[in-house]
Amino acid sequence: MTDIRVRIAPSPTGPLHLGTARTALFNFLFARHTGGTFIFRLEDTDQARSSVEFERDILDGLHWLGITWDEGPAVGDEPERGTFGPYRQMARVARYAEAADRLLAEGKAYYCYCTPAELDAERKRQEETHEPTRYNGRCANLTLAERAAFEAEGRRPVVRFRVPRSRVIAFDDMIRGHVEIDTDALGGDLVIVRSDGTPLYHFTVAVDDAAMAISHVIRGEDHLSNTPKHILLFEALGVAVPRFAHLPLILNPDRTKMSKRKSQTAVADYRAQGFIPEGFVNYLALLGWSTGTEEEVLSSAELVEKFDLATVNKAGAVFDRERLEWLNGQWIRRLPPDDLVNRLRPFLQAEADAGRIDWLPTDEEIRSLLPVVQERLPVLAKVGELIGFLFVKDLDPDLALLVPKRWDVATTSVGLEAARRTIAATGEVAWEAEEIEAPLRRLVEDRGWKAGDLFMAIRVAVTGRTATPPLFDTMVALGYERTLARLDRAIEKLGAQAASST
RNA sequence: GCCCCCAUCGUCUAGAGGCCUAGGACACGGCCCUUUCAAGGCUGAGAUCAGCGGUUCGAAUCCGCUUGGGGGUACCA
Repeated sequence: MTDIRVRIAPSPTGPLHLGTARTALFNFLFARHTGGTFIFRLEDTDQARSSVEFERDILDGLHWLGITWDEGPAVGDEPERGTFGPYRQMARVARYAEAADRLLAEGKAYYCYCTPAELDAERKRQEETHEPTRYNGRCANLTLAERAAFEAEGRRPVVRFRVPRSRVIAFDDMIRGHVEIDTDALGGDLVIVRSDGTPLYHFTVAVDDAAMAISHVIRGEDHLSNTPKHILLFEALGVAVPRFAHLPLILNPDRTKMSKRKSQTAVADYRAQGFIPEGFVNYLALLGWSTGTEEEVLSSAELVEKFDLATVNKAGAVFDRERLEWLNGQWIRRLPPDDLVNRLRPFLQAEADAGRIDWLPTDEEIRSLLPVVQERLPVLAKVGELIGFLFVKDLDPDLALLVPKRWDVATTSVGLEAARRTIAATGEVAWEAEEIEAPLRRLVEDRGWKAGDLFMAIRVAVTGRTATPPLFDTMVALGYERTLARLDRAIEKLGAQAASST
């Protein structure tokens, strides 16, 4: 039993973001490494932008990554687990109201009747006179009569939390060390409840972290400047202040905070492109952290074992897709065959759905292709490009590709015809890679050709591509009859070309 | 504007005062392997450790300043 409790608190206002996934992962690694408890809480108080679809996407995405939590929604087959719930903020509104009332009663907060338009005007004025933009405290000490007058005007108040003047808030960030921020830089008294009665982020996060006994707040650096607000709120609420750890941001190539506009940020998109959880998690963990050794291909279990917040970097990290693909390929190569077959199936199904292949191979067929496929896949979605030609009825090879660089149409024609005869002579019973290769090499030698030229012509005739898995294995997979048929088709096409050019 | 954070190859990073003529990985070039593409092996190029001042016998590592970058500054989260 340990009292370490950490949480991920995503807002369902968009699909699962890479940055959220990374923050979740670091919380998860910290919790598992220390034997602490990991909590999932949904911050859905922005009702205008929240949706259940996004909620689903976030839950699915984290599950896919193998990031599991001990308390929160969707744990195992339970809709919700944990004794600190509910874990969805809209189901906790009564608690925020109660907390707000308490702050109000204690004079730590007050009703503010300023309208957004008035606030905007004030902010604009401050900007023009180069004053720091902050709430001017106009409603900080309203009399009952003044309040009544505003109410009579039909104004609905917000609740503002009193931020003390000129006090230095200091905390020891587990990643950044000692940080001090003056409360004068906080923008004045802070709105904690909207005029429609719904609570705001800074308030809910403090109320919930307190209620859920969160011991360590591990989140993105974008929250660093807001931390004093939370500390003030924890103090006002009369609860212990948790420890903080602010993770470096994930960056666009131009080193700005990673955004949808400039980068691919949705985890679901990476999943659809054939990244696998092992590779993705490995990559994310190494964005801003390293073991301090030269090991880089690390399983989730190894990450848990080695993870340490103290060695997390301070500087932001540019997201590098090439490195992600390399790491993903490393993990694909390590997958057991049956496992890989299962993971490939949906991608082949997608090829079929898109009409790029005419039928779906069986598991046995996929499995037999693994030796030539596994090391050629940086991402699973590349499988169609790699072996799709095996599952199409008709192939129409491009003439320009069919004729090898050093050959002309006539030579290619002669070459393929000779190859066709040689291959046909191999026969269906001896249809194995070595059996096909040996006579073709003899043919090449007899005619004084270069093996590469003939093989390239055959490759294009049989696959339609210049880059394929090993040719003879490919032909075996294609089958005797279909190989000959494709060679015939290519020969025919070359013949037509020869005729038309004379 | 104000506040906060950050700063080692293009990118991710190792580096916690001498082990650094700065190591690894991705990407890039070459070679090997080879029927193409990969994978793998070897190898090369790539960083005046942002700059300037200190501290020290000694600094990428400690301190200060400057510069640059980023983040925050909502009735978003």
